[in-house]
Amino acid sequence: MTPKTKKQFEKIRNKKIELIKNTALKLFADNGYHSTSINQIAKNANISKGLIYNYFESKEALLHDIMFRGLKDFTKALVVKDINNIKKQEIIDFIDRSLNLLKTNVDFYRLYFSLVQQGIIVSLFEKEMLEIFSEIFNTIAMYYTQKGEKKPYIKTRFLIATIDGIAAHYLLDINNFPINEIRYFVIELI
Amino acid sequence: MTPKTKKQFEKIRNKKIELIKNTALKLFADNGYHSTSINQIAKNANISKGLIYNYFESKEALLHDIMFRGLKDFTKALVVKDINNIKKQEIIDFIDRSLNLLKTNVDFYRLYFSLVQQGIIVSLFEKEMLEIFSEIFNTIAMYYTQKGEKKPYIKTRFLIATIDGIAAHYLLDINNFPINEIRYFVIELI
Amino acid sequence: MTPKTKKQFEKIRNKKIELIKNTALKLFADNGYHSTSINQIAKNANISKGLIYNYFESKEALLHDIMFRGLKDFTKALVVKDINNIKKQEIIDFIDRSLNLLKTNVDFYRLYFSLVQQGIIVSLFEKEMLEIFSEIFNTIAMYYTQKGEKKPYIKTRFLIATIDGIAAHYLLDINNFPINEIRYFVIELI
Amino acid sequence: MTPKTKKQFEKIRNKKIELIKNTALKLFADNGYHSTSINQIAKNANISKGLIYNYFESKEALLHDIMFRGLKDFTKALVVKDINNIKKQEIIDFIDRSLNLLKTNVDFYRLYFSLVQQGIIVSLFEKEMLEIFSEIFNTIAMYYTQKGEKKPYIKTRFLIATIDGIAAHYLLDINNFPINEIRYFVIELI
DNA sequence: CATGAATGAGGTTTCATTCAT
DNA sequence: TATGAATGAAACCTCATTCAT
Repeated sequence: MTPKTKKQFEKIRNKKIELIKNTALKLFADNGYHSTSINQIAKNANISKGLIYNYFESKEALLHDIMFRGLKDFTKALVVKDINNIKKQEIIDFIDRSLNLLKTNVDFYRLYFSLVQQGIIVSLFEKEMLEIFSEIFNTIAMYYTQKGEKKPYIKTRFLIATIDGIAAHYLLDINNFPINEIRYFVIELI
Repeated sequence: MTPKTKKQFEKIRNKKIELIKNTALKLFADNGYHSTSINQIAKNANISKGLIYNYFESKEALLHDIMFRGLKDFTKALVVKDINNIKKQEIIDFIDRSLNLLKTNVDFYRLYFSLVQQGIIVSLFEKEMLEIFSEIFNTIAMYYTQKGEKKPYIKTRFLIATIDGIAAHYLLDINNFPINEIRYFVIELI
Repeated sequence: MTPKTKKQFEKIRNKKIELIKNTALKLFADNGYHSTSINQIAKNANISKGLIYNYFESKEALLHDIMFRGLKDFTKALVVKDINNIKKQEIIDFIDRSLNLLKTNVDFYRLYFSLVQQGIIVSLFEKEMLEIFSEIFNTIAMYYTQKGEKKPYIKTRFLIATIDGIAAHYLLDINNFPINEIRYFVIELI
Repeated sequence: MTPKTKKQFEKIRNKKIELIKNTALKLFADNGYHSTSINQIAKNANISKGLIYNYFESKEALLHDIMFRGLKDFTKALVVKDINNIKKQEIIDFIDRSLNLLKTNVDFYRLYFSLVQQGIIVSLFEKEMLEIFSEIFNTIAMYYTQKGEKKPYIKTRFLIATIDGIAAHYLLDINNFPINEIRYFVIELI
C-alpha cells in the first residue's frame, strides 16, 4: 500500500534508460541513425514508443545522450604526467587505450564514424568535440616537438588521420582486419 | 518544324541526366542521403519531380548511378605496366591520382564516406566494390611482396586504411587540412 | 501515532482537491483547455499525475468541477425580493455583482468565455446553463415589462449581450479596459 | 501527351485550396481548432492528408490563411469620406456592414471569437489586428469627439464591446437571436 | 519529354489514462 | 493517500512514388 520509494523508482528509471540507450545504439550502428525509427527501438527493447519519450525529449536527445557517454570515455584515453616531458610510452598507451575502446565499443564507434561523416556529430557537440580533440591534438604535437620532429603539427594530423583510417577499416571488417599486427605500424610512427 | 533527330533527343536526355545527378550529388553530400528529398533535388535542378522518375527508377537507383560514376573513375587510378615488376613510381602515381580525384570530387567522396559507414555502399555495390578494391589491394600487396616486405598483406591494409583516414580528415576540414604536406608521409610508406 | 480521524482525512482531501482545481484553472485559462496536459497540472501543483485521477475521473470531469464551482457563484448574483415589483437597484446590484465576480475571478471567466465559443460549455452543462440563464433572463425581462419597455425580451437580450461583450473585452485587456467608467453606460440601459 | 498548362495547374490548385480552406473553416468553427485534426479535414474534403501539406505548410498556416481572408473583408467595413466630418450614417453603415458580414460568414466569426478568447488570434496576427482595430477605434472615437461626446474613447470602447457581445450571442443562437431588432438599440448608441 | 497534383505509408511526438507498489 | 512508470491511440507532418495530362 505504500508508494514506491524514490530509490526504487530511480532504479527502474536507470535500468530502462540503459535498455533504451543500448538498444538504440545497436540499431543506430547497424542501420544508421536516420533509418532507425523510434518504433523499431521500442519493439527491440520490448517497450512502448511512449516510454522512450518519458526518458528522452526527442530522438535527437537520445542520440545526444548515447554519444555523450561514449565520448566521455574517450577523453580519458590520453594521460600525460609531465606536459614538458612527454614519454613515448604515454603516446603508445593512448594508442592502445584507443584501440581497446574501439574493440570493446564497436557499436558506438560505428555510429560515431557514420555521424561524423554526415556532420551530425559536429552539430550536436560542437564545443565538446573541439575541447576533446584539441587537447589530444596539442599534446601529441607537443610530443613531436619535444622529439625534434620538423613538422610536428602536420605529423600529428597524419598520425590521427591514420588511426582514424585504421579504426574505420577495422569497423568495416571486424573479423578479418588484422588490427593487432597493424598496431605495430602505427607505433613506428611515434 | 523539323522533328528533332534521335541524336538531339539523346543529347537532351544526357544533359538532363547529368543535371539531376550533379544536383543530387551536391545535396546528398551536403545534407545526407536520407535528409535530401526528391522534391529538393527537383527544385534545385529547376525541373519537376516527375522528370527525375523518367530517368531514374527510384531514389536509390539515382544514388546507385551517382556512386557508380564516381567509382568507375577510381578504378583507373592504379595503372601497372608489368604486374611482375611493379615500379614504386606506379604506386606513387596511384596515390597522387587518388588524392587528385579526392580534391576534384569533394562532394562525391563526402557522400561516399558517409554511405560506407552506414553500410549503404556495400548493399548497393557488393560485387563492384569487391572487384575494384580487391584488384587494388592485390596489386599493392604484390608490390610489397616484390619489395621484400615481410607482411605485405598487412602493410597493404595499413596503407589503404591510412589513405582513407587522410581522405576522410581532408573532407572534414578542406580548407585547413595540409594534404600536400601529408602526402610525403604517405609516400614514405611505399 | 494515533490514526488520523475521518475529519482530518477529509480536510486533506479537500485541500488537495482545491489545489488541483486552482492549478488547473490557472493553466486552462492561460494556455487553453486542450493545450494544458495533466502532466503540467501535476507539475505545477507539485503532485503526481496519479493523484489527480484519485480525485477526478478524467480531465473532462476536472473541467466540469471547475466550471460548476464558478457557475454556482454566478447564480447568486441576481437577487429579487418581490418578483412582482422588481427594483431598479436590484438590477444594478446584479450588474455590480457580476462585474465584481468578473474582476475577482479573471481566470475562471477567461476559461468560461473560451469554452463557450467552442461549444464545450454547452455540451458539459446543457441543463445547468439553461436553468441559470433562463432565470436571470426571465427576471430581467420581467423588470423591463414592469417598467413599460415595449420590447422587454429583446431589450433583455441586448443588455445581456452587452454585458458579455464588456466582460470579454475586459478580459482581453484587463489593465487598460476602463470597466468602471463603462459601467455607467450599462446602468443607463436599465 | 502535352503537359498541363500553367493555367490548368493554377485552376486545380486554387480549387483545392478553396476546398481545403472551406472544409477546415467549417470543422474549426464547429468543433474548435484544437479538436479538429488534419485527418478529419482530409476526410471531409475527400482528399488525402498529404495534399493539405502540398498547399499549406502546417495546420497553423492553414488557420492563418483562413483567418487572413476573413479579416481582410472586415477592413473594408468602415468607410469615411471626410475624416474631419464623419457622418452618423457612415457609422451606421459600418454597423450594418459588420452585421452583414457576421450573418454571411457565420463559421468564420464563430472561429474568430473562439480564437480570440484563447489568445490565438493575437499570436497569429499581432500586427494586422492592431492595425485594423486601431483604425476603426480611432475613427469612431473621432466621430464621438466631433459629436461632442464627453468621453469619446470610453464610449467607443463601450460601443465596440457591445457589438462584439451581440455578435457572440448571435453566433450562439443564430436561429432565435433577434439580431435585426437589436440592431436598433445599437443604432441608438451612435 | 515534362509537369505537379495526389496518395498513403510511416515517421516523430503528445498525452489521457492505468496500475503496481 | 500517493507515486510515476508504462501504455497506445492519435496527433502533426514528410516524402517516395504514381499518374493524368
